[in-house]
Amino acid sequence: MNTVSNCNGATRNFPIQSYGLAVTLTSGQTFRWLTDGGAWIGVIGNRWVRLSSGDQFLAVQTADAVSDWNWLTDYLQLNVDLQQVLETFPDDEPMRSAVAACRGLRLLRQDPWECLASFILSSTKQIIQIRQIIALLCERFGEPVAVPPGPRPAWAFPTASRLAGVNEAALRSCHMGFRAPYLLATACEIASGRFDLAAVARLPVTSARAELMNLPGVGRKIADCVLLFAYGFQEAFPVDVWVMKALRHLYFARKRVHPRRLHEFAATHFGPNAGYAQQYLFHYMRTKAKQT
DNA sequence: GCCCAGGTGAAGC
DNA sequence: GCTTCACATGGG
Repeated sequence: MNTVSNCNGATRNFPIQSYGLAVTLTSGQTFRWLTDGGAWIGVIGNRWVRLSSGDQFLAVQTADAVSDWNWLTDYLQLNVDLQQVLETFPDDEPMRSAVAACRGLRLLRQDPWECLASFILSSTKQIIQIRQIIALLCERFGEPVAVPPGPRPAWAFPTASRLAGVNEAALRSCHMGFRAPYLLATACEIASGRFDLAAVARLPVTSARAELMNLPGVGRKIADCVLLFAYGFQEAFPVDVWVMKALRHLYFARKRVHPRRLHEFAATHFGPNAGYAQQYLFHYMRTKAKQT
């Protein structure tokens, strides 16, 4: 189709409808994308990618020639009909406000290991700091990826095997503090084959969550993030401090609520795409807080 | 200086 | 069982 390949890689346009690229890439589900004059530069797997979106088309540039684009359409979930997802949200005031505030927000489908490692590093950190830690981690331990002439160098996310072979002090030098032993131990579990990330995808959601929570540094919230952002379990509903606040303020009259009740409420109130609704609430609360 | 950040695990009642 | 606390680090 409209793919062009040459020594500078490939470019291609994909038709899109209501795809909020910026809001999607900055909504705290992924941490590696950088703006570049209206475009977005990142690494998917071991491919450098530059994305820019218009109303109807998403322009994609890569460093190398590409024959099969499934890795990209899968990551960006370009075949998901957002309207169909939004129609499953509850018709209440909080969700209407959240949808209005996050036009075009999508859920990505990320690599399980990168997603898992990233969220192990996320605990009690602001998103801007998570980004800094991960950038350091990739630069120090990731493999360089091919980049077209011009842009800055880029690195793949370091593999579990690579991280399993470094020491805790080296990880701490990436400013991750007490999360270093968790990341190291989890990397060892995966690198050794004692834990099989691919097998998690074949489990029902409850078992998949329980499996992930066996990993060091992975509790309910991080497990739910990985279930939702990497494995595509649409019912997974991560409850962090922002979502906790959203639920309490918007649905529980600011009263104290036990996390168990919040999960029960989430599982029944938000429908089959509860995880999607969660991402709207999360980003809505964060943008609202920034304005005040 | 203070409080908080996409939490978790362990110790204390 | 439930509640409290330590854990590094940096932003606002």
